Amino acid sequence: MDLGTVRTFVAAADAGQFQEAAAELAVTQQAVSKRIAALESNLGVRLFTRTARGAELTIDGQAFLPHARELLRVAERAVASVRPGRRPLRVDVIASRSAPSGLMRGFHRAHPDIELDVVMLFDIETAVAAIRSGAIDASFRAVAVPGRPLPEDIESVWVLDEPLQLLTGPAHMLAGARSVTLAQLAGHRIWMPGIVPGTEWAAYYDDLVAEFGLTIEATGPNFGSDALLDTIADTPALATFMGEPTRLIWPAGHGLRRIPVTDPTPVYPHSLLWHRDNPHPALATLRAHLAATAAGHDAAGTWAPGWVIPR
Amino acid sequence: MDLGTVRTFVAAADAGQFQEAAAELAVTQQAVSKRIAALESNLGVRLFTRTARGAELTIDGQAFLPHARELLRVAERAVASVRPGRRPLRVDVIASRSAPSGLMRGFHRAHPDIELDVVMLFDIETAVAAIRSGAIDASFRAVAVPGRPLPEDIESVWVLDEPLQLLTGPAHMLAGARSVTLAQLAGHRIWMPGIVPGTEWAAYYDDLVAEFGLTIEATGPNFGSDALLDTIADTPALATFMGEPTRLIWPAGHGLRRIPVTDPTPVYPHSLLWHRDNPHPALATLRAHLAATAAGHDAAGTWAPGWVIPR
DNA sequence: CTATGGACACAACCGTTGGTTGTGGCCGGC
DNA sequence: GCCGGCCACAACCAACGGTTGTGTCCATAG
Repeated sequence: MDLGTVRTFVAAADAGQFQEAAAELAVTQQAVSKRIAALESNLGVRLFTRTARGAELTIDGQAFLPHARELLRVAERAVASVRPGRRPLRVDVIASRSAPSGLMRGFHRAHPDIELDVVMLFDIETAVAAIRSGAIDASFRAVAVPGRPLPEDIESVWVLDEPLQLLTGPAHMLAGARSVTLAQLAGHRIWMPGIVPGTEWAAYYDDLVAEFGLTIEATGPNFGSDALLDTIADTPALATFMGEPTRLIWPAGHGLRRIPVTDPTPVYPHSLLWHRDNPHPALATLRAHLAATAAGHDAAGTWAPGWVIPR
Repeated sequence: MDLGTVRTFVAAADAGQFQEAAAELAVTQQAVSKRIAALESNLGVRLFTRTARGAELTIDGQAFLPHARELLRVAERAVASVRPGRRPLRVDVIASRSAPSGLMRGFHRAHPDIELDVVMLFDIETAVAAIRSGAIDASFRAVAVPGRPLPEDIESVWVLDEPLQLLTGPAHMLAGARSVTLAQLAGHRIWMPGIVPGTEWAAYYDDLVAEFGLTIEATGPNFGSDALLDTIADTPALATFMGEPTRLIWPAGHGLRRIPVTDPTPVYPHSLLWHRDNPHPALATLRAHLAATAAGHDAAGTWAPGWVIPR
């Protein structure tokens, strides 16, 4: 099935006859007839009843029409998503389960008319390069890693701190705890596969390890978060860190336990980054939205690396 | 753009390489390469970065991917909408602005997982034939017109009464009234183009006219409700009837006035019709939903034709 | 009843698209 | 430095999709 055929179907349905639809599409009536016939053959149902003065939709055709329109709308958006200039606002988040992901969902709810695309880049270096090249419009990242100050043309503003929680399987020693302190975690195996040295998230966990004497293992291939959750659920000696789910769907069926960490609570600092000269109107809207919805921040009892920009 | 290409793109993105995607799609690697290249050429952007051990998405590719998936989902639903057997529940409503339309929206909100298609048939005769043939699963109609009892195999249940309101332009004599009685409308020109003799809605208005001495004009071609509203808005001497909008969007910008009609309030009686033997599981859900959400009916002060089935 | 015009379907023809096979280049790993 | 995996390019070919020409059906007018 190709969209030209669908477009033809919609045009014919709107016009009420093939001839006019053909004129609109700048093809012959015979071409429209053939396209519709092919579509009907593919679907296995008759879409039009041909009459002496046109063609009108059958019941099947009526049922199909809104779906066809939707198809064209979605195709339109798909093309727009990569159109250079006036494309949807494109924002990088660190992970789909991270807090910025939830923020973007909230932004979308508040501004459903603003076209959005969310991408996930590798690290802040990639993100900054993408921002400077114009490939993306904004990025939620932790700044600023020592030795890597933000370039002059990149602006940033702190957005929120995401508290980390301990994630264990049901058989883990700490599974029953209502909360744990960072000091209690010393000696436990914290497994976070996929940490790549040199990234800003690696720097975050390096600092966390150095300051509280934790042992975080980054060994083994990263098969994705689902595989990670499976392993955590089944391995009594293993735990991992995960951002506190705000409103995200909590993966069910694993018997996993979330345990708040206290004294202090490690928080992952998300800032919004964008290019000084980016004229995208939706970018200003996003910044305003984030500024307006940012809850008053209470840093008491939390920990973040010293290099985090003031907030 | 055709959906085969989109499917190829998604398969390649999922596989991370063209070769494997080609195997999945049962074509050669070269075909996948050509399809992706064509898609990139159409969109004007590069979607993959080719490496020695596969192909990974560019930022544009990442932005495009969810749209591509959505496109395939919508296409799937579009095909399903006309698939014989196990297709979405197909329900006929009398008009898109009518109360049953709102009911179906409420049903969709309550059961977003149930696939729905709403169609608009000509009259109850067509609807009953469509129900008996299996082309539709249910219909909201007014029953039972004199001389046309429902066939044995069609079941029906009263659902709701839709109060009619008077619709006038701002310059109409009654534009400022907070409400009008049916008696007051005698002598005023009520214009309802598109009424076709022999239909059940014509029978309804025939009875309304006969009982209260109104004059309803059905003259002139029916150019659709938008054209109707335009004319009503601009013509001081003309008014029309329209169902009371429950939560529908009220057409703005015309300066139109809605005026409740009282003593009595004419109500249009909607019943749900379906085939005795229809096994569609969603049909039972719809009936249960309607039964549960039907507000307690108060027929006091309302008018409907005598032939309406008891409620 | 017939003539006419409008609208769609069918047939023949043909260019372009999209597939295959064959081959070459590039990169990473052994 | 060779080998293997993966992708791109070229040549070839079938099939799809378009056009022109023609036939059929139906509604309307004479």
